[in-house]
Amino acid sequence: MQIHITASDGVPIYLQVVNQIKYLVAAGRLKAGEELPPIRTLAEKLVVNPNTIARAYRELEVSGIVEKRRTAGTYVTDQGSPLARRERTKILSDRIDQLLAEAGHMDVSLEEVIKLLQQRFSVIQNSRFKETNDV
Amino acid sequence: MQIHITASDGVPIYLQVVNQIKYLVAAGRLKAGEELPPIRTLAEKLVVNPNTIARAYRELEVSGIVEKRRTAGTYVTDQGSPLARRERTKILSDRIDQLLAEAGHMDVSLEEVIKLLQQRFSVIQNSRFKETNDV
DNA sequence: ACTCGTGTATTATTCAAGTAATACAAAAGC
DNA sequence: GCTTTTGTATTACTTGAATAATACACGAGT
Repeated sequence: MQIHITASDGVPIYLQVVNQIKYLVAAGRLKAGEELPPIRTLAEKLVVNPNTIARAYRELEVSGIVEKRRTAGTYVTDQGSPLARRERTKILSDRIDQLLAEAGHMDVSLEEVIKLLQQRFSVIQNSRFKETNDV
Repeated sequence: MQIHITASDGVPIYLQVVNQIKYLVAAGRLKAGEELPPIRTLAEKLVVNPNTIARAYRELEVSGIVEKRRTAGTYVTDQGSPLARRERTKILSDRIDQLLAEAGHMDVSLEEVIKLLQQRFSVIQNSRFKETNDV
């Protein structure tokens, strides 16, 4: 499993790990039942404290992405499950609520927000070559 | 102008001030050309350090909501102006970019994001009674 | 020209988040 | 049953954000 961290792009290490694993799972590169590398192993590979990885795994567990078997390792849970799907949309809903709150404060309508969203989507699509984010 | 802060609901004081003033302007309760209370005055009223209010006013200035006249006070700018409008969409674009990044990581399509957005919008509209946000 | 009221700048303090060092606990698997 | 391998817990360090104390700069209005 290739995970790599960017030393201080501002995003905390544990979050980088969380996001990349989430991505791997969403993209099907990590399948249900597969075992994640042990905390210590990944910690060594990333030259990082085990606690930092432990925190990442804990978050993933809370989000329902993985499941820990006390002394036997950490495993990907069944992502097709309604629970996992619900977890994902919950995270997005939080961000969306923030966005709508801000838009409301600025007196920007839903339609305008959607238009902006589509614009930004195009812009981002067209600048994919810049994104390393190589996982 | 009634502004009040909640001591540590987690939201920083300066942000509470920013948000409430944004709201007052969006709601039309503060109109273009109107003068905000001087930094010291508001600071005393809220029993808070002047620097904290200064920071709030600075953010509002950067956002194009208000304009400072060096030694003469702080005034609400014309919200219809292209500059203010551009500033607003810039802030929203930042949030939108975050949202799209997250959605991408989770393998959620643009269409799904838009659908979620509309859902959340309805939900929020229908729970307006819960929002005190009493300014 | 003076002075008062305005925003500004500098520095210090407090607190929470992120990370690390290190030691602990317990089940797997021989 | 022993040892290894796994996750866990405790404590401490570092850094940045938020706020405060205090002194500065400068134009408006007399």
